Order: sequence, then C-alpha cells, then structure tokens
Amino acid sequence: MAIDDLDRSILALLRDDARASYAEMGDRVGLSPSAVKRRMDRMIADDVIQGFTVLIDPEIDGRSTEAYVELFCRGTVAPHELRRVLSGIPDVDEAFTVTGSADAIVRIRARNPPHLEVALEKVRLAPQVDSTRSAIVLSRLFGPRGVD
Amino acid sequence: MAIDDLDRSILALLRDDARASYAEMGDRVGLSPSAVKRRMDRMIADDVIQGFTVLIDPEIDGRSTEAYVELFCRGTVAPHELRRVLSGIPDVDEAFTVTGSADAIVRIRARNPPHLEVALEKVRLAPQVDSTRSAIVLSRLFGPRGVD
DNA sequence: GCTGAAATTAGCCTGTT
DNA sequence: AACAGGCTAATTTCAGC
Repeated sequence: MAIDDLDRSILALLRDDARASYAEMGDRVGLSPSAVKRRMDRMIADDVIQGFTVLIDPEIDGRSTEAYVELFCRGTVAPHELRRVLSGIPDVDEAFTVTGSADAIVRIRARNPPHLEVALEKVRLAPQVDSTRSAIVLSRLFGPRGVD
Repeated sequence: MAIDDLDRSILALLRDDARASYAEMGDRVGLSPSAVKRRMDRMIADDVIQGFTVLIDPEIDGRSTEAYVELFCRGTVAPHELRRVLSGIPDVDEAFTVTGSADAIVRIRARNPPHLEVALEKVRLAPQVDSTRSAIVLSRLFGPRGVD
C-alpha cells in the first residue's frame, strides 16, 4: 500500500512516457524489467496507477470550447446524487463540490459553442440545480502543468 | 496532417489505455498491427499525439488540495502579461481568460491547505490583480474524463 | 504481410529481514 | 516465514523488409 522512492521514480518516468518498456525503465531506475513490472502491477492493483492515457492536440481533438460553470442548488444535495446526474452529461468533463457561495463547479469541454450551449442547458435542467453562473474560456494562458 | 475516422478510433483506444499493444488496437479497429503503428508514428510526428502519460491517484501524488480562483483585474490587462505573472507561481496549474464578470480563472493545485494559502496570496499580490474570489474543492465528484 | 529481433510475462530460485 | 529482486524460458509483440 505504501509507496517508496523506487515507485516514485517509476511513476516519474511513466509521467513522461507511459509507453516506455519495462527494460528501459529498469535501466533508468536500476532494476530488472521483471521488478519494474511487479511494482507497476502492484500499483495498478492498489489503484495508485489509475490508468494510462494519451495527450492529444486539443484542436485536433475537437473539444477546445471550454467553460466553467458554478452550480447553485436547492436546499441540501447529496454529492452522490449530483455525481449521478452530472456524469450522465457527456460533455461535463469534471465536477467538484466546493466551498464558497456555489455548491459545485463543473468543467464542460465541447466541440464548439453550439455543443457547449446544449451541455449547459442539460446542466441547468438537472432537478437539483437552482441556478448557474458560467465563465466561457476565451484563451488558455498556460497549463495544465501537473498530471492527474 | 488531416485526421480520419480510423485515426480517431485509435486515439479513442489510446485515451482509455495508452499502453495497449498495436495488435490489440489493430483487432479493435480492423487494421494490422503495423498499420496501427504507422498511423501512430505519423500522428506523433505531426504532433497530434503530444505524449503518453499515467494517471496517478491524486492523494499519492500529493497535490490533492485544489481551488478555482476568479481574478478581477484593474483596467485592461494584456493576456500575455497575465500569463507571465501567473506562470511564475508554481502551484498555479492552469490559467484562462474568460467571459463574464471575472477576467480570468486559475486552477491551483497544492500539497495541502497551507501551501494553497501561500499560492493564493501570491496570486493576490500580482500587480494586475484587483480582487479574487475563490472556491476550494471539497470533493471531486468525477473526472477528468477527456484528456488534454 | 512476413520474419528475425525485442519485449512481455509467469514460474522458480536466492538473499535479506 | 514473508518479501523483493533477479534469472530463465515460453509466448507475444515489434520493426524493417
């Protein structure tokens, strides 16, 4: 369950290139390929590693229209209810409960402004949602710099 | 330079598992392993694929304290000025200019609440920034589902 | 697409705590 | 005994023709 420095080194290598071979990673961290695989398998089983993914040019990916939407809800809403409803809207990419005047923030990533509008409408129609306040992204100044 | 439906299918598979073998992807999209590799190599060369990375448990990763901060600026601020200032604050992970009453939104990811407070203070001290409005993330309901 | 070369994977053995 | 690493061999996957 606990993570040691060797595990952290492997994660750092994977962050840069998730398709690196066990042999190459082993060379870099001073382990045999099998030892690297065992550690990766364990981290996957322990859910330390939650998956491997590809970084795609956002333009090509065609989901460069982004918005942040604050949700203001009626009364008290159970987080899992909100999760169930919001996760059913495909263009809702992330959702959080937050401190402050809003109850939650969702990030929408759509193909273009009309798609964004449709997704926004779906969020507003959720039964728990009283009102929303949106900020549409005009330009990405930088980031993301870390990796999830 | 252009991307066809087969390329898009390959990207979709990679998004779910960037360590999938060429053979497995070939089976799923109806191509030989070499054909899949040729397409991936081309997309990497064209910078459509910008890299492969790993999704790590945010807790383990140690930057699970997140906040979204709206920035309200004095007068007119050039986006590149904002980028220069904000990118100098390490825990600021992403920054956007947006529509609405705020001028920009930044996402902060810190190791723990004290680190978050320090980063927030730095943002507030930026000369262009007049005031801020923060929402600290209490819980991640889900996501991210897409990939940048 | 085929084929030699390389990587992956599972089993077994060893040394350390 | 429990655990982590290395080695080996069978299988799968890869990269150049």
